[in-house]
Amino acid sequence: MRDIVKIFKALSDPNRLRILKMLEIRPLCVCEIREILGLANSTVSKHLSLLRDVDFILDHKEGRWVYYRLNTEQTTRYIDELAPLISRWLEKDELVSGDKKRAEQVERDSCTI
Amino acid sequence: MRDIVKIFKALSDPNRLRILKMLEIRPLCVCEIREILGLANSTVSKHLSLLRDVDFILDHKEGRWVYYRLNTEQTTRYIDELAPLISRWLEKDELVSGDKKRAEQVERDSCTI
DNA sequence: CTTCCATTTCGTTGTTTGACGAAATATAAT
DNA sequence: ATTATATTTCGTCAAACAACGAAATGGAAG
Repeated sequence: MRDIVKIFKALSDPNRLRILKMLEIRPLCVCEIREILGLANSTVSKHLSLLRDVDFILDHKEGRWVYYRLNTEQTTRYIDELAPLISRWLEKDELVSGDKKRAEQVERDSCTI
Repeated sequence: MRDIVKIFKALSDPNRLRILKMLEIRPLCVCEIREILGLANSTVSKHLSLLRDVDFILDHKEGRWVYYRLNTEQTTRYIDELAPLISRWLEKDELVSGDKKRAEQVERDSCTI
């Protein structure tokens, strides 16, 4: 029960849903996600850690950067069943579409602090 | 986006999940649900209205009582895809099992205020 | 080993949430 | 009509949450 509640809580924030949707394009580092969302660095980091805690996403280091990607293999039963729904949903959402376009263009090196 | 967030918020509370699971047994009136959860009447009513707002459940009057049941027909796309997951999940949860047992036994007339 | 920079952690602030009891509403029975 | 009972609405309180900036952390590069 506790796990499930935690997962649904992770999904009940617009910015976290936007993150999940933009990661469908490709893995992104924190600063790229920050650029797209327009939030403070620490806020994005917090959102990412919540999504990672419930196994929705995975991170890996690449030099100074931490990249996050959707977890498609080592998930739990719940994520395994929820992820396909999320990936089909919100396809027509303008905010999500815009985020995805930007996800294709952002480059970590041109991220403005 | 707003709809989906609202739905996930509705699902991110243990008591609301318990309500959804106990309604798998049969339709229940507010006072029966109150008995099972052990919460104040107004609290239960609030939880129910949140679940009804996102079309997870339906209500109908029966004399002085308002019965709530799972919505299996007139749902939205999102509920339609989520409901089957919820119904398969938490089957081994002790709290949920206990609630379901009590849902089979409670009678509205023996509800103690 | 020191500096640089992306990220995380910490502390604060305003908002939302979940709980309650009391008051209001609605319906059945007297 | 009046009373009794089930439910909802309202106001309040404490806890949880999302946001920020500042300070701490941890690698990479010089």
